[in-house]
Order: sequence, then structure tokens, then C-alpha cells
Amino acid sequence: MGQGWGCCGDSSPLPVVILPHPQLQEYYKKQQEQLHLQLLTQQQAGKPQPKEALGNKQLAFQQQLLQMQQLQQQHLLNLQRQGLVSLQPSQASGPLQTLPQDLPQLWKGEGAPGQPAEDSVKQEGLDLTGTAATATSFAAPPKVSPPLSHHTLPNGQPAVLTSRRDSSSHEETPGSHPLYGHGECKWPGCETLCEDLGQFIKHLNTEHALDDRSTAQCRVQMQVVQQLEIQLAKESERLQAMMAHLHMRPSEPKPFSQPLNPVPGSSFSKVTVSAADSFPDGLVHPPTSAAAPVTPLRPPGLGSASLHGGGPARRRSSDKFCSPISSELAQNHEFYKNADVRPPFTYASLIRQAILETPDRQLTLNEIYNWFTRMFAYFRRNTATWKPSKLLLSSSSLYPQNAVRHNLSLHKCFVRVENVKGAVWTVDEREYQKRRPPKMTGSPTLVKNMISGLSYGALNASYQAALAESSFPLLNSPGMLNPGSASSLLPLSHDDVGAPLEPLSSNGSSSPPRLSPPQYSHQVQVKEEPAEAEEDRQPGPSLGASNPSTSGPPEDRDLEEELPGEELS
DNA sequence: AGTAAAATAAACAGTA
DNA sequence: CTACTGTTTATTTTAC
Repeated sequence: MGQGWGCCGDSSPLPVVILPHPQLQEYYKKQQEQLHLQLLTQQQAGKPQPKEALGNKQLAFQQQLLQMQQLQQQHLLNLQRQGLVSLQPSQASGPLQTLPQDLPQLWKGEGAPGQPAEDSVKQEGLDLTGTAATATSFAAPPKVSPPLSHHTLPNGQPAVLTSRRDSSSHEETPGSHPLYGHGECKWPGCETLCEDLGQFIKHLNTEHALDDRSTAQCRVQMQVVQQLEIQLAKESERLQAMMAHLHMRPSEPKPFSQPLNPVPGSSFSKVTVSAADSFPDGLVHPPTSAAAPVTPLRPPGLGSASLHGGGPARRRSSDKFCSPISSELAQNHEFYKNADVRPPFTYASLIRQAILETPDRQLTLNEIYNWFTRMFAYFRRNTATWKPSKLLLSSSSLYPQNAVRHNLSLHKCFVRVENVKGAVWTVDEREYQKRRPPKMTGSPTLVKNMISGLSYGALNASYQAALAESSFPLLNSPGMLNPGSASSLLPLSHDDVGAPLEPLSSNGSSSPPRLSPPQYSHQVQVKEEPAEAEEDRQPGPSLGASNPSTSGPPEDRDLEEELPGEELS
């Protein structure tokens, strides 16, 4: 090795945490404080209140701050789900450590842990009231007593830390009320205890009827929300900028960050497909322009799998279930494209993916090269690894080389087909499936599910669940775990489905070129079997020449039953 | 510790 | 001869 593994040095086991929880909370507390003050002033200026009302107002504000906090925590959660904010291992020292080993490498880079993030966060702060206070206070040790500190819950726990209480408002049961939770009225400033919903409703109607006070409180609440939205927009914007910045310079510590917009599911497939399809062949992105930060990237949320990159040298770790490659790739397509992270897939699976992504299911060697460099910033940046062993530093357009060629030649699953223009490479799906014995690791659940041949959705879910479970506990939040559905729309998604457990049926006709059989006119070279024991399969012919025409779209051969009982290994 | 698979490196042959 | 493509062998790493 020793080639240009630029940013991915080996072994630097300390994950750099961007925003440790405590800091974030402090930060948000500060924001709340500011907001609190500001709102207070607004209120007072706007319309003078009787003293008592003011006291009441303060209570109301506190309540609102709680809500605001809740929003913020949700935001934080979102960030965490996206992997933008790693969970401070420091606090959850133990089990959390299942974080992908490569994570450190992603973060590793330059020195001071947490520095950049902290800087960027504190530099702006909440500008409701002039940033100075906010900025400094954030940087300052958390001794600043939050305005809410006196607002403690019965158990003495600062309200700040008990989002649980508020969160109930989101998970209401049919018979509940947004303003009623945990037996008390959640109207800003009102914590009246109500035995049941009925009583609460009564209370609501009497105490919080339509009057000046209620409307004023409502207005304040609106402002709170508004401010939060503004703040959110700002933070999002900043995040985008950070992303852009980092993508532009992959040599920087590379968080697996993604712009906001965790568009769940829906747009994923579109983005991916279009991106994959839209690239003209042979187009190689200039390394420098790699950034496409504006597009809604999706988090490599799946966590570990996607982060298995880099490493001291090579690591194909997840290739055991490397079948999810296309979905994983689909989901994190943008990520790999921009982040200098080694994709956790084997060359073979990547090559296959490249080939299968094309309508014809065939690629020339050069096109495969291009696919690699196009799809993976990593391969763009580590061209040294790719260059032919020979020497030529000069020969410009030589990127992926030896490894790809080697793999193409080595694996029986890659079949060379000659057409008029030259030779193209295709995939013999059957061979590809064979070459991976169903030994897989991962969570027992995952394995079980795979073996029992659950639907892709289930499989994918459990896969993700397993990953999330082991790596990113917070990923378990409902929102983020469903990309499976999206990816299942992808033309290639079926490949993963079948891959892990269900080798494709012998028809394996693994997609004869759907469009242009003519090209296969010439000879098909069948690879020599090292082990002569396999006479029953004819990879080559099954592929190209034979059964041309119709062979429906790939989707057809989806989950064909029957697996070739025979092993091979 | 042993093994299989993959990554990596490199030599070499064929062809345009 | 050079560049590219393709095959093969050897070694090292990694995961199991």
C-alpha cells in the first residue's frame, strides 16, 4: 500500500466528535435564553402588561422554551440520524463503540477534535439579539445557568433534559389532545393537573378560552415557532455550506455529512437513477469539481456498511452481504460520489454493478474504469492505486486499471464478449451468485432473515436495523430506516435481493443484452475452470448469444427460486 | 492458528 | 515502440 491513501491514514482510533451532546445542549440553552429575553422584550414593548400577567407570561415563555427545545432536539435527532452529529462516545462509552472502525478515519484528518464544528457553530449563534453573547457563552464552559434551570421537574431533573415529557404531544393516542400530556395541561405556562382528558378539556375551555391572554400567548408561540424556523433554516444553510466546503476538499476531515432534507424514500430512487443514467459514458468528473453539495444527498445512514471504507488499506468487509450493494450504493450514491471514502464493496461487486447499471448490461473495460471514477470520489482521488503497475504517471487517462482488469479476468462471473467494436464485459449472474457462499455475518436477526428468504423489504429493514443497532442507535428512529422502499424501485435493486441467498435461476440469462443482441455476434470466451468439476454450467453462452430477444426487463428474473445446490468454493 | 477470499503488485502476451 | 487489453502468478491483508 503506501499509495495515496490521502486522508485515510491508518489507525487513529479516536473518533472526532463534532458536537458532543453537552455542548449542543448548552448551545441550545443559550439560544433559548436569547429567545426568551427577546420575546420578553418584545412583549413588554409591544403591549404593556399588568404585572401579574407578566409573571404569567414568564411561565408561558418557559413553557414555550420547552417546546422550542423539543423542536431543537428533534432537529438534533435529525442531524444525528444523518450522521451529521455523531453520538458522543464519551457519554455512551460502552456499546456505542461498535461504531465502524473506519469512522475514525473519516474524521481523523486534522487535529483538534471537535474544533471545526464548534467553531462554525459558535461563530454565528442565534442572532435574535446580537450574537456576541451567544457566541461567547457557547464557547464558555457550561457553567452558565440556563434560564430554565429553576424550572425543574418533580424529580429535580432540569426540564431541559426531559424532552420525553414533551414528546408525548407527538404520540398522542386518538383520545388525547396535543395540549394534554402526562396528566397536565401543556398550554404555555399552565401546568394544571388534569385527571383525564375530559377534565382537561373542561380546563381548557375555562382557563384558556378565547381572550386576550390566550391570543397573546398564542402569538408568542407563533413567534417562537417562527424563530425556530428561521434558526433551522440558518442552520441548514450553514450545514449546506459546510458540506459544500468539505466536499470540495476531500482532504479535509471528511464527515459523512449530508445536506439536510432527509427526504425519506421518495426522492432517493429518482436521484440515484437519474444520476446513474444521466452520466454520459466516459465522462470523468474532474476531481476538483466533485462537489455537488446542493443536491439532496442522503445520509450514508445505513451507517457502518457505508463507512467501511478506507482503512489501513483495503477492506471489503461488508461484502459478505455485499449484495445490498446496489441499494446501498443507490442510497449513498451521492455520498460516495463526493466523499473520499472507499466503498465497502469488492471490486467484483462494483464491476458487476457498473455493468448491470447499463441498459445493455455490458461495458468495455474503459467504460468500467470510467464508472469507477465517476461514481467514487475515492477512486478519483486514489488514482495511484489504479494506475497500472508499470510506471506511467503521465498517461493521462489511466485511472482504474490493474485491479479492475485483474478482477475481470479472475472471476468467472465476468464474461468477455466480443462485438463489432471490440470487446465488452458482461456479468454472468449465476456465477456471481455462486461465488459467494451464504456464509454471512452480522446480527443473528439479519442472518436469520436472509436465510429464511424474507422479502427484500424485510431483509433490508433488518439489515439496516442491524446496522443501526450496532452502530447508530439513534438511527432507529422511524423516519430514516425505510430507504428500502425507495431503493426497491431501482432497476437494480433486485440484484441485491437475490444475491445474498437466492442465486438466480439457471436461466441466469442474467440479462442478455436487452437492446442489442446483434453485438454478440462473435465469439464468447468462456473462462477456464480452475476446478474442472463444473461441467454443468455454461456461463458464457447462457449470457450473450443464446436466448436473446424478449428476455424481459431485469425485473423479471427477480426472485427466481431454485438455487444451484452445488457449491463450489 | 489456519483458511479462503480479496486486494495488491507485477510480469507477460496479444493486438492495434 | 507504445498503449491498451487481458491473463496469470505471487504476495499481502482481511475476515472468519
